[in-house]
Amino acid sequence: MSESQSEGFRAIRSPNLVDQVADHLTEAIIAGRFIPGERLSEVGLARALGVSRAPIREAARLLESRGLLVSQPRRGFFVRALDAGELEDIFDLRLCLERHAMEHLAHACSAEALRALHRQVEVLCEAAASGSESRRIEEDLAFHRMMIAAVGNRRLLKGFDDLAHELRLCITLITKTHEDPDTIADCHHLLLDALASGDPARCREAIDYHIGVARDYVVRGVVESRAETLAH
Amino acid sequence: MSESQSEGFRAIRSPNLVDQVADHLTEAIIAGRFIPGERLSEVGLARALGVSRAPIREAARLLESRGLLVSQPRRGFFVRALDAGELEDIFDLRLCLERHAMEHLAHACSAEALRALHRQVEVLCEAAASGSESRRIEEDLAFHRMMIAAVGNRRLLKGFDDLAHELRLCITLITKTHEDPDTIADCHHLLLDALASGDPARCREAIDYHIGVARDYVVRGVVESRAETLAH
DNA sequence: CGATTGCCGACTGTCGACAGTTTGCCAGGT
DNA sequence: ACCTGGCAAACTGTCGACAGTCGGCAATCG
Repeated sequence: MSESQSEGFRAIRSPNLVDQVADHLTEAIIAGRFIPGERLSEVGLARALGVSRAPIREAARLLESRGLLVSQPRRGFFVRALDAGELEDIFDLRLCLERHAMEHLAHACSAEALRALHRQVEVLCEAAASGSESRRIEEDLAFHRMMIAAVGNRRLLKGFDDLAHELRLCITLITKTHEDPDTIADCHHLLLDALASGDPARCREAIDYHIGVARDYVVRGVVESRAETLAH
Repeated sequence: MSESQSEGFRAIRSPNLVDQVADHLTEAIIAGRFIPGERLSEVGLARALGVSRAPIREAARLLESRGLLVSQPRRGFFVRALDAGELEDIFDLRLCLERHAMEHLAHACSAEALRALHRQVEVLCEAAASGSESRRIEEDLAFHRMMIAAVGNRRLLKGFDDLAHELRLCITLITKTHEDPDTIADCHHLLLDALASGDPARCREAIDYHIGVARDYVVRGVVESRAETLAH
């Protein structure tokens, strides 16, 4: 009876100030609108966003747990600055999570999940062809997220989501380069073929290669970006 | 020159109210002093701890990011209640992280780290012999933490630390059973021998077995505990 | 008698304010 | 020229208070 009125409705998103602030800050950081290592003034942000300090602080805590900010007691919050070592760490952990997902899916991937992943690759290629770097990155992350979600372990997924924020942070550091849609498609179809084969060893090999490429891409980008900065 | 004065010193722990509250709450939750699913009253906690609500809220956010609490908008914070599925997820993620660590250490474990791990097993056995269940658990976790720390990836370690809190949460659910110190020693020496052999496959096998045993131990404990509750 | 509606208490979300600390700066001494 | 000490501004940590919201209970209506 009460069901009759709940069709086609979706719970309205509570206008939670904390979440809004967190989204704003996340977007600003990922867009590179802050210098890495920059100190965030609570009062400054509060004034800029037209809210009090309490939501700012809670949002900052949230971003700290996601690795986008670091806090020093009595000093405040700072935008996370990544050095080469941390970059390696991030990709190493990514490898850890995605390997696990791939090996799990090797012998437990539903046909439907595989189809959905195929569709997502198409979306990704489309985004790559559109020329929008940010869209390409989001759809790429969405593909990997979808893959990990297929495992059905929410904690694994949460780990990836946190990592994804840091990955975006890495990517903001690098000079933008266009990547060929065909290459991207091949790269991801390799993963899907490995999954379809059901061979764990092949899956592992495929994801190792895939993430190795991504890591080299980012590391090289950061090096170039840094060289550029020095030349400047 | 400034280096000469920083030896043997450790930063003074700021009497941060938030951290103190977080520690208090963590301890209380892990000790099982709250019913899983119980609602935490901010004002109640604030009064009980003699502080205002702001530090309580921030500490609660911290514990939420660690998976000890869950928050519902406009409703507040609740103690995390784990069902069987989440338990599986936790151990699956643990397997993911520790496999990665073991495989990494298989071909990159310093002799010193190995010695430290051996010493820790001794400490663990001592704790087991002492009969204190909580000490045994802490030393066991300390061993695994030490192993993961040896990889040198701080993000991996952070992932494990978060997971460790949830593992403690699992363990509070089970009825306490005494475990033989010798069995524990064997169990961990198996890991160390695998590491010393430098064979990745053997390492993987060893950690799979080890965590499988731990998972069965906890799952069985929870089932028994639940049966006990039903009988009661 | 069952379902619905309006009200009440308790609680969370948010705010402005105060106290203690950190930081940058300038004067003074070596 | 360098280091030291102290001062002032700005900031963070913490607090108490107010407004909006949620859950439960009783009164009302079918």
